Amino acid sequence: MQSQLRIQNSLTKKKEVFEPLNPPNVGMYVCGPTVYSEVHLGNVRTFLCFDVIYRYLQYLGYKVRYVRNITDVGHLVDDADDGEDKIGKKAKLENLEPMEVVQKYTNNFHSVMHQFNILDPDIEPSATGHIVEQIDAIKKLIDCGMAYQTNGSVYFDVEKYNKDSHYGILSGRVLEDLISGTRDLDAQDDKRSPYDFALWKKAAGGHIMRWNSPWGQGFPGWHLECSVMSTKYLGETFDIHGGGMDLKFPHHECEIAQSKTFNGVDPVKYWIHSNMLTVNGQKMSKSLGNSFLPHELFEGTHELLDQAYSPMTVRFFMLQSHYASTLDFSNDALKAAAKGYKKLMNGLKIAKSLTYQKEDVEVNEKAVQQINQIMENCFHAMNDDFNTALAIGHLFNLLKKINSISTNNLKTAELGREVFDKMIRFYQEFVEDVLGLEEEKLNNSEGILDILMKLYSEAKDHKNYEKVDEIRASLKGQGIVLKDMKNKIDWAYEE
RNA sequence: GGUCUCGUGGCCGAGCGGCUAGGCAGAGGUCUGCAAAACCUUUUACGGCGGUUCGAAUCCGCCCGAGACCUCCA
Repeated sequence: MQSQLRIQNSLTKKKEVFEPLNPPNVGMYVCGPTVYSEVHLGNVRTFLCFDVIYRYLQYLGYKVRYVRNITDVGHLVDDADDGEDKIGKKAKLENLEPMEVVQKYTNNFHSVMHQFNILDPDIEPSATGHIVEQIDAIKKLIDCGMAYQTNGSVYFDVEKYNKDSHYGILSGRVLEDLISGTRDLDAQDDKRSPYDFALWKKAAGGHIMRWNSPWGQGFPGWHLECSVMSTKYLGETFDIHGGGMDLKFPHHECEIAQSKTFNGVDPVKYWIHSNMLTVNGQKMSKSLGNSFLPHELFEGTHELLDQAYSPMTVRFFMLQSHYASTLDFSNDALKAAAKGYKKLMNGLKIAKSLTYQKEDVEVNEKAVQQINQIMENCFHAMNDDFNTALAIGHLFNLLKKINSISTNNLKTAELGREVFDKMIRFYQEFVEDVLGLEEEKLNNSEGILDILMKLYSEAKDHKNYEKVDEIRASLKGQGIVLKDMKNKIDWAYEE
């Protein structure tokens, strides 16, 4: 009846029918944030993409175990041998304990995710919580000869790995080409090859993040945590691995190399990469200085913004493009999205309020056929590599039918109870559960109260006590009491 | 330099061999005390030049333009 879900697999570069390894279970791992600063909007886009994927898989009935990690150690500022850890650097800068930095920005991350109505993962493991597992993994890699120790650090031997496997399989690279294209080969003395990557880094004198290991005090390399934690919670091979495009190389490439070496199997069946958010055609990134923080957006305080935009407006805006396309951020586009979002929400309000009216009218076959077709189209769009943009397009067509009912241009009885119920349920579930769009309660209740108090005061002036009592009673029903004071009228929450 | 994307109407953004995407904006109409909302109708397209095909925005080639990755990045 329904079309099959198909996913564009970054590994095979093909759109493939989704067949979980152990249906109805699905294991999904997404690379989470490095918690050394506030998440910006570009980061949000990635987590939003996978939120919708998570939601849709569940909607289809899969039992998903969604793992999204927190990187709280090992992510270096650059690739030099004396490279500083991002968390460590920030801790020094802000004069905090590293774990205070981690906590602060993890909290920030969570609150931003919640503002955008992004669901929590089922497991959110952190790198520092898995030092033991990482050390074990390194031992294995050394034992099988794929890693070597130099000066208290351990590196993965990429050239050796490349002899039997293809390092670059995901990003379409060839190691020889990479190496010949590398400029300064001398800066990294400890490594045998510039493309070897750290599994364990020796903690230099001033380094404030350090753990004991068989190789002395140090800390784990960035790529290792994902291999270790995905294996631990999802198994040696799991269904979906996601992340931003920019993690494809080298991060995910390294993950594959590590996991494949110590598990002996390909770790992931479907790789999914979301594309970048751009500003004036350029990737949004901290280093370019063109990134927006979520709160700057909600408050409209960023210099590139000419007004504030709500979280749901932004969510809707992002869902109007496909996750694999770049999306350019602009005021005009956001304004259009704000209106579109409200239109969809007004529809939701109407859908929830409509009830079936039994009437003696003939079934409108054409309308019934159209409605069934539209719902099928929505599934079809989502099944085609989670095409939310197309699905939303179809949803607006369904909305026209709902609005027609509300303006009495179409009678519920013309659809029959079954189709009517199905349509209403479908619209609600698709908007709220799949797309994760929710109503944003107006925050201008005080403004409305002012208007009511003015009417109240006018009614009193005209001695229209019937109206006065009515206003007072209806506000009381909302938990608000009006207070007649000597010189003014005020309100308070009912105690 | 290497690898790879993308260029769609006023704006955003799907589509990827034939069939109206959709949203915003514009025009006309219905409804309305006036408006708003809603509904109906509607104007603007596929970077350029060739090629394949009965037929191309969609496939191929070249050119122009923009961007990403190759160093940290969602």
